[in-house]
Amino acid sequence: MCAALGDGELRDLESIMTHRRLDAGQSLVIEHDAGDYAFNVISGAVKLYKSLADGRAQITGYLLPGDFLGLPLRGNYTISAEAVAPTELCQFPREPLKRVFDKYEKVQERFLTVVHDDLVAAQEHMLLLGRKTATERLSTFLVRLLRRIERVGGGVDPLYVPLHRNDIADYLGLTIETVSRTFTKLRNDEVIRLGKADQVFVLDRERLEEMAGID
Amino acid sequence: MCAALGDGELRDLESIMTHRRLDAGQSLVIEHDAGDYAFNVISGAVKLYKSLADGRAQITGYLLPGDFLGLPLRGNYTISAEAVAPTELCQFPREPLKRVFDKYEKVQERFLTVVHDDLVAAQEHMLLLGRKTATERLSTFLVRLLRRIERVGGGVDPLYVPLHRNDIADYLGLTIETVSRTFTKLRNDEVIRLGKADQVFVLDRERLEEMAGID
DNA sequence: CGATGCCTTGACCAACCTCAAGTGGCGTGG
DNA sequence: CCACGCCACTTGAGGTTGGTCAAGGCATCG
Repeated sequence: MCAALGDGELRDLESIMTHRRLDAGQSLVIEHDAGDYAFNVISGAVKLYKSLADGRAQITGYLLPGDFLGLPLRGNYTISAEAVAPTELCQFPREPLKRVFDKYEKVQERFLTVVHDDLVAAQEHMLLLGRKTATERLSTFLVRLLRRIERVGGGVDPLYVPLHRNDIADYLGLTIETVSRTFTKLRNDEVIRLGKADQVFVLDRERLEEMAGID
Repeated sequence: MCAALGDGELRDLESIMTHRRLDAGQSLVIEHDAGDYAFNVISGAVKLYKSLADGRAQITGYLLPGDFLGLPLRGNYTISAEAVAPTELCQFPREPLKRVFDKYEKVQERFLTVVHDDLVAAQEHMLLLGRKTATERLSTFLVRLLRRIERVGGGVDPLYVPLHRNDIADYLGLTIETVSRTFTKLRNDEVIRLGKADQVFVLDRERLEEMAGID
């Protein structure tokens, strides 16, 4: 987030920033609550989700270190967020952030980029949810996670999956059982090897990318 | 789009704008093409979609008069767009638009709002695609269309559905047959009445909203 | 060592998809 | 004006993917 910014901008941002720690399972923001803060993830993982009245939920995305949440723009949060692992973040109160925002055009530009990237990711995820099979969904999930980790220079052997089966299911629009069966299927096809539940070894990346049917 | 802007800004925008007309079925932009233009819809309807190699497609949204497409930011288009009815639009070449963009902070702010609204809509649509039943999907589609038309002061009796069954299917992540059957079901439940294929009379809006399971 | 939480596996089921045929409106041409 | 073909939509029968419900495995932790 802050990579593109200059010295003065960073100092202004730092002056309004506070630190926060969350345990796994702790809620960060709830849909419809007053959007008083924006956040930047330092470590850990956060899921973003929407729920129906009867408890069905859809995770629309998840945040890893470096990711941003809570556009300092208007009204209430439109989505809920909850830590899925112990998480550290920077917290920016909204009004001061807006002032920094107004002061530096660059900051605004940067935000526009962030939101636009989120929108592009959302469009791809809609294709997944609307048209892909269970195997394609899980493969896509793994491939995207791989690329995301690699982009920030992390190790991918093993690949640490930040979400539990339950959250993967809610992310991919499946049930936990189908996710589990599909992991097993990929293992039997020798495309991946399974370590502990949160570890996956990708054995045949090419085939995994094929199976993902990435457009 | 232009409502929030001042005189000078509008004049600058107009000076770079050109007009365009599309027939139903004509393509406007294709995913991965150079993003040389941005557009603002004046009349008609445009679908936005992503495709898989084998032809499966997912419509991620559709544009009605007033809507904007083609953030003047970076790189190539990330999505395809095609007119679904005769359509008029304003076309802005990218580089000049960027200059207007840089000149007026307000324009940039406005764009940020537009993109953010799109993102919020995308998150809601993901909930629909991942977790809702066919009846809930179609009801949600109709309720949202109702609200959208009402917001811009249009008539909703009959409600003109801008998409064909095929496109509704691709939008809702269903098949055309399921969409048709679900329309029939809503008719048999006396929640709607069907006129010509593109006309729907909403008979029991409250029940329709209930069936939509809008969070 | 039991309890708990998370994951896997199995048997069965249902929502939705596929494939196929039928309906109806509309424009065209005889 | 009617016959025809076309296209979009509807309807039906049967199949498949993924969901549901239930049981079992396997770590971790007190």
